[in-house]
Amino acid sequence: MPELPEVETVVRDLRPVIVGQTITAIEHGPHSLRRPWLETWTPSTVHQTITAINRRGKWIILELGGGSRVIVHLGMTGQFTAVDPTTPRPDHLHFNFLLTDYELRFRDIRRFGSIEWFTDETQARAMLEDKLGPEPFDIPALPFAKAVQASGRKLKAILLDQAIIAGIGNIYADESLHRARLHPETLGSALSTKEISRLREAIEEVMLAAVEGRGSTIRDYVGGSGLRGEFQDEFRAYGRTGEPCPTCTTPIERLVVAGRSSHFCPKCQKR
DNA sequence: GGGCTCCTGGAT
DNA sequence: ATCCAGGAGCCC
Repeated sequence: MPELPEVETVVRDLRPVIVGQTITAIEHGPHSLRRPWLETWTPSTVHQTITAINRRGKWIILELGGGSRVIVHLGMTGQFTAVDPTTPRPDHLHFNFLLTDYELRFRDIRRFGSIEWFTDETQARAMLEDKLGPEPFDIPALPFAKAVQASGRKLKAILLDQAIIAGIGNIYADESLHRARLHPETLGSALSTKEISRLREAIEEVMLAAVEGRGSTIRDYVGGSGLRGEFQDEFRAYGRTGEPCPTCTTPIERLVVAGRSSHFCPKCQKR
């Protein structure tokens, strides 16, 4: 579900509410997420104060007093919200951080999300930096061009690879390719320098606009305060199969590329 | 590299 | 009943 713009919105919503709050207790349900919560983590995190909340790619990083970190991934259907403690507990609630004045709840229908605890900053940072490339707002032009040109993979697969650029998912891959007028099946190695620049700029543009729009809600996504996103109204390709391309009115087509549903304009986005 | 898997629920 | 869904890790 959530890609970088959605995760950024969650973080921005939660920050003013939960920073400075102390964890008074932790509750969790019977189901494990992608990784199980180890019981030994509970005593280490209770009574700690949340000193910061940040994001790297699609990962949320809670900084606790004392230097430890809780790292959260929303998977496909994760919701991470701060609510008044009297709010009824919803179904599929897997985790609940009881804070001084709020409850910080992790709800996830499909349980593809994860919550992990790291004893120190270095350990947490290493886990993320090992697998993540640069953020999409200021992509280093040369390394990006080299990575794309050296790749025999299809553009769709390249954009979904978190090690190339962190934070792009299925929606924003399709939206970036549409804006760059590039076909999702084109091989990275087939692109000219000019086309790679176009792609890089399209990614930056789409991600900025999507953050501005508080992300996209298709079904499950909500921000940290429970609000839906608005960027779904700006889609030019994603989920618009059969609808007219906003540029040329040709019907948008759908194709499975890199195992993911891909939407594109067959006229604007030639192979 | 690409394919399969984890899981639940909504649409057809 | 079958297909599909904002993700990513593990397996050749």
